[in-house]
Amino acid sequence: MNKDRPKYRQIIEAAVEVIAENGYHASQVSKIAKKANVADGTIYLYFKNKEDILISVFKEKMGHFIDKTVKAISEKETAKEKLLTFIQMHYKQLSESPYLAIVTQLELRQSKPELRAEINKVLKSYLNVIDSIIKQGLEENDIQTDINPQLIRQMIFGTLDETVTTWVMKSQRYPLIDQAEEVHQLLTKGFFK
Amino acid sequence: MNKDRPKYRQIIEAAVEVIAENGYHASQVSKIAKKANVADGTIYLYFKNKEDILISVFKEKMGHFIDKTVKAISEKETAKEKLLTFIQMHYKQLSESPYLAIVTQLELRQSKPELRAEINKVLKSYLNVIDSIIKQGLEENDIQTDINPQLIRQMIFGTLDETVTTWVMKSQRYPLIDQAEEVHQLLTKGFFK
Amino acid sequence: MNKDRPKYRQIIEAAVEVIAENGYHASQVSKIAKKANVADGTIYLYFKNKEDILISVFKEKMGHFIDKTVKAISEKETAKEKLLTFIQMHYKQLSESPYLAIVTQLELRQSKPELRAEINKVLKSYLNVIDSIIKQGLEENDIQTDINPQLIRQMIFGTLDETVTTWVMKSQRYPLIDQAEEVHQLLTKGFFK
Amino acid sequence: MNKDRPKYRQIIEAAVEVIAENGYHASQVSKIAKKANVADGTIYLYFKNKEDILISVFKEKMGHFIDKTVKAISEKETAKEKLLTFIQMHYKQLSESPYLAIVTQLELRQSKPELRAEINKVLKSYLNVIDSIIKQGLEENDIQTDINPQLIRQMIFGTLDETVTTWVMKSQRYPLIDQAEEVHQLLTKGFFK
DNA sequence: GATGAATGAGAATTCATTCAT
DNA sequence: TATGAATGAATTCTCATTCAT
Repeated sequence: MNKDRPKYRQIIEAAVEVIAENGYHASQVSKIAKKANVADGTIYLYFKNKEDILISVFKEKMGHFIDKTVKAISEKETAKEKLLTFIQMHYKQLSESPYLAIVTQLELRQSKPELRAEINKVLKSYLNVIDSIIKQGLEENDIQTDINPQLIRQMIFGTLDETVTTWVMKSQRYPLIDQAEEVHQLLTKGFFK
Repeated sequence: MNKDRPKYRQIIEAAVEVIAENGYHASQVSKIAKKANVADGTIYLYFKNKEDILISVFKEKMGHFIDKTVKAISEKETAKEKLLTFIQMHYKQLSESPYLAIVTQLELRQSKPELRAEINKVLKSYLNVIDSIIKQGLEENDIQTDINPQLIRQMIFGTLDETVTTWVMKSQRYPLIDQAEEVHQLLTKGFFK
Repeated sequence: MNKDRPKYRQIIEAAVEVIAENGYHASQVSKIAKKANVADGTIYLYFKNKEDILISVFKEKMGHFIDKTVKAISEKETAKEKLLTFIQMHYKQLSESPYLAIVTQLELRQSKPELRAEINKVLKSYLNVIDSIIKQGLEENDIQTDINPQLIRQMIFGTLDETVTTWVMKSQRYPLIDQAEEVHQLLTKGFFK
Repeated sequence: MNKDRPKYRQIIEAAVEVIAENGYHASQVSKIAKKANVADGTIYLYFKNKEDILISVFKEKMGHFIDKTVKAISEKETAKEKLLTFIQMHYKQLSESPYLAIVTQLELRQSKPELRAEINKVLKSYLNVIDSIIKQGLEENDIQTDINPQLIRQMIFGTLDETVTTWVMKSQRYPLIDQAEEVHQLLTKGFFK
């Protein structure tokens, strides 16, 4: 299962598009094969089964996603700057791949246990990035210590998630990234006077 | 049809459980019928099709959910108190019906357009409750006016959603409601010093 | 199963219409019940099952049909006149009940053996009427004796049947009865010079 | 798809038999698949749906049927001879494929509109053959000009149809073809002295 | 490796019939 | 008699997966 071979990539890219357009359950393997210009059977040389396609798509895409985010953050100094960068990268990358946004926001919310387990494994490393920023903030004495850091992370991720979902649901009609600073402000300072 | 007839309720309750256990797509109509102690065909006397079951379950349950929330909030004075009550009610009610929590957190994220449209209609009235609290806060001069109220709502809902999802994913091993005040504090004041 | 009770008639009449409109297989018992203004279950007080409705409709209607034909023929003297009357009655009666025409021409051609057996039993007495005309014609020395009388009957009935079917298929757009004399001429004299 | 592939033929032949034995409505797709020695799903690689099987069977078989008839007729000179040949071919071919006879005589009288439309399209080209014979007869001054040619055609087809139906209903106990000349005589000269 | 025809398990839905009221 | 809610057997069609070429 050499992942460098062109067919593997073709299938992954085709799968993202087909799933974004039709949803996971309405995405027949034959449809993905057609869009990828390979035979149905070929899919099974690269993926164990249909579920494996979804997981692989997510791992693959989310891997790049995280890598880029980590890299961008590493260029910033303070936790505050890093958080802003994190938010910006989140919005920027999903804006650039609306297909991916649809897949992550809607299609990955499957409750099939095995599927979720795999998805969460990948998601966890993304959440770890947030955790590390919070940790640094605590060390820098910038973040309040009387709050459960897990809750902070859940607020950050939940807010990003919801804003992206809203954006996807509204057919991506406005520039997501424009919200980054306001969201950053909102998260760090709250909305009460 | 007549929503008071016992079979209707039986089917709704059975559907919630079966969907929570298996996910919507793995929930065969025959499984729901069996759990509801009715014949397969009986389901179709009360629901147009399988999708209609999901929508009806959601409308039915979310309706009660919202009603209770609205009632609880109406007994509070200030926007701040109301928000806390909102959070508490959200956690309390989902804690009491973990099946429902699973259905709402995971199964409703379907991307099938007609399905989403119906779901969003119901969800909207829940989001309206948040909006009305924010509006009151602005009138009471308690909420900062330089922030997009929609973003505030997205942060509130996103945070609640994510904290519940985390709780569901961790098999509901801790009392959700205990987080209410801390989350309220976090949302209103942010986490930065 | 008193056939004089009003519900029996209501159901028969409703059945003729529903079957003519939808075809036998698409005619749900519940549809017939609705049109007859009775409950589904009531049907089964008067008919053994759905098939029995079809057969009863046919017997009932065809019975009248034959009675009227026999009566009309009995008023004529010669075989030749009787045949013309037969043709006229056939066309006249089916013209007056287009529903019945549709049912007899299309819906009764079911090949389900038990069904056909019953239908043929009724049809036979109609064919007997033709046979008796032919017999009289032979006795009157008006009909050629070197032809198999059965074939003659098949030609007569086949021709009537086909002309009615054509008329039904063309949505009954012309007056069927106008053809009677020409068909009579054609049958008795053939079309060759 | 490719009509030369053996499975296509297998399914067509199996369908003719199964439909002849059970009637269209009682012919489950699975029964046809079994008799054709293919999997149920394979049927759907070659046919759009169950209805498509019936139409295809008819087109396929009737196509050959008509071709042979046309060929046989073209070898005859006069309209009179051609008509005799037409009758002979009709009887001969249906005698040789009693299954087909049953299907055409009984099963194709479906009133489902889309189905009939397709069937009539094919049937029409058969009726056209009769029409062309009549036309030639008129040109040769052999057929009476004061009769509606459409009626002549209806008499010819109706008579053939009815004689075949009778033969089918009587379980094909006599040689159909023996009647050809008598029927020809009957049609052209009528039965009156 | 690549193909794509073939497979067949699986699932939603319909509707004739029953039977408690 | 009459009702109509409830039943559940029956059937079409889909689509992930296999495997001979």
